[in-house]
Amino acid sequence: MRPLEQLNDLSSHQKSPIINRKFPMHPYRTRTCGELRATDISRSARLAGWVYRKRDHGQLLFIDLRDHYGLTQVVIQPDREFFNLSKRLHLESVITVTGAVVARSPETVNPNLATGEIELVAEAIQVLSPCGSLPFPVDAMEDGPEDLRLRYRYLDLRRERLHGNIVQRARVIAFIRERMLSLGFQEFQTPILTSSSPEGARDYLVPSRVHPGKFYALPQAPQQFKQLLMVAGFDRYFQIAPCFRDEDARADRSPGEFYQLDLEMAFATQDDVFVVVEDVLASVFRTFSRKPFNAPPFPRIPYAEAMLKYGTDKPDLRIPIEMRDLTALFKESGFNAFRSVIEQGGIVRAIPVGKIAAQPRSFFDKLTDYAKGLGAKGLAYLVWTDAGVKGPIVKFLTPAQLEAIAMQCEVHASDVVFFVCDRPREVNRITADLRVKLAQDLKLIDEGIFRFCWVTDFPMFERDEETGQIIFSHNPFSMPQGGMQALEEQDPLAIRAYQYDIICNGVELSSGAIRNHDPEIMYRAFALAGYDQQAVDERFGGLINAFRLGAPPHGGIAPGIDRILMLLANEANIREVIAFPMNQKAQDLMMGAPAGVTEKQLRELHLKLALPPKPEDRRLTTDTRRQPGE
RNA sequence: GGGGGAGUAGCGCAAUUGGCUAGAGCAUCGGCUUGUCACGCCGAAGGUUGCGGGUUCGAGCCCCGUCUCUCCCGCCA
Repeated sequence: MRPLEQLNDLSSHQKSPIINRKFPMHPYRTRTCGELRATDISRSARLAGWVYRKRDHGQLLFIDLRDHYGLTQVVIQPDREFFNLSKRLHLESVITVTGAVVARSPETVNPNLATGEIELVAEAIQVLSPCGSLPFPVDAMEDGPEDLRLRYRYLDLRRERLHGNIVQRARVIAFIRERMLSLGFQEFQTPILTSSSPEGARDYLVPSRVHPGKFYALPQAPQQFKQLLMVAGFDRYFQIAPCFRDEDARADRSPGEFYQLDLEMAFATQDDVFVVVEDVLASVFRTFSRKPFNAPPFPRIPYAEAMLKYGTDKPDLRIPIEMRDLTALFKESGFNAFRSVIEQGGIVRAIPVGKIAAQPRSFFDKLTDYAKGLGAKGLAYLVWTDAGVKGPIVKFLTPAQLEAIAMQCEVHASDVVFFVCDRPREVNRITADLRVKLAQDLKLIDEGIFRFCWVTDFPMFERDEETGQIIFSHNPFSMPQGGMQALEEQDPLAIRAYQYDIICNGVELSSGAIRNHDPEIMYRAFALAGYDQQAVDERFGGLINAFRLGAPPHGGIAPGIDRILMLLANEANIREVIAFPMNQKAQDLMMGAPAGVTEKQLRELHLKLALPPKPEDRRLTTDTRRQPGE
């Protein structure tokens, strides 16, 4: 939630621009609605804006006139010929008002308004654009239904919160550009129409008219281009880059397209990248948020440690819960339910939670149900009470084992330790969720702070659960730690990459890596993942060739702009920081995208449709799109 | 592709176990109101309870199907 003073302070958006005030008077406005102060009293002024609110006192009418810059109260006296017309003005009509800036009497000054010391007494009013009936109120604090908001996005964007978020976005991006330039980076543009990259997310494809049967792809990220710019010797690249991925949406993942602060550095180590990102993020968060955050350098957590302590590679460090592995202890215990799972490769993860021994039985029962809902077989726990250790599994453990658990989990009086036992992958998924759920239910998360961290040393490879094959676990272009020697001598699953994520409050802001710029190491890495040299050349020939012609070691990262803005604006949904977002099903309800095309267009592109045998989807046809005033 | 939640007037919401002629607020329209600032007062209009089917003497409520929005899983190098 934003503080109350911001909700009413429309003047915070921007300083008023300079408007030509010379004779003859500007036809629309001489000043903005956020500008007039006591020092302007007895001047004349012309304002233009939207009718935000009206207060009709019969023989006196107040209009709150709103523009991008603020709100000014306009007074309309009953003897003016436009008095009755003004009374009938619909909210959100656009008008120009000319009049005198007048001091408010002391008792009528509005201290909540930047322009609250004055008001404009109207001498002339011109209606520039009348407003029909609104699909939802513009002055309401509550949001309307999301599909209506998206359909009438331009109305929603007039509303204080969203308007402020988009202004904030513009400011943050401008700030980032300045900061990057001052750090010696240069901004580049890279192609939007490019080729499909076979790894990664689904591509958005654009058919070629000139080359029948061939397609461009929109870039999922300018990954190869920025690396090629390094090969070209530009040294430090950045771009506020649009990225296109045809994957399903989440609350923090915009479908279709999103923006990254994409950056890449030549002759850079992992530490060099971290220093830059820490500088940029810290300066952005210091400038655009009042919340405190941990100062750089941000803690670095190896991937393996993050999975163990938090069950996830994007830990929310605001949560004061760190998990422990107790597999060895339970392997020797009399608790057969766990022991048999361990013998089949399972592990035991303990979740110690402080000072909750007094929670009622229902708390534990509900949590157990929740865990089962996640796919857990159950939820074991031990409670350290004044009268000793209690809990459903206490009878399976010896006093020495209980003591060992207390030691390893650093248990104090009234603490509780939960246990989950399953295959490693399941344990991570379930305990990561439980840790967050516990923190939410017990209100352990401090909403007033940001906690940044790096997660480093990601594994280079992993085993595909279905096929059993070795696959790249993240970016195939990352440099394996230990280089060629590691690839040749180590167990592939033990090789780590110079691959890192930056996390804030459990939100993954970005992935990055030091790149593999050596063709021989690249071929070797791909070979381990089952691609022969020919396959690599076919897919990444351009990049590999470049690396044969003098490539500097380089690395980079690409923090998500939209997610940074979500954190700064304290918004739970990414659509609230994007001017024209698509809905969850990747539709633009305002413009009606995606849309059908004509037969002629298809013919020119050498395309024929082979539609699935489903009833026609009528959601986006024009006849269901309502227009204002209906 | 799968799971959860929601859908009642233009908007945000209410309607005890299935008993209802579906309500009040904001907006709209009409009237009153000279100092409000979410102005106030009086009145009016506004509904196929998303849609279709079923159970029942009776359905906003229960059941089945379907549509829309949303959250999550899968997916996101």
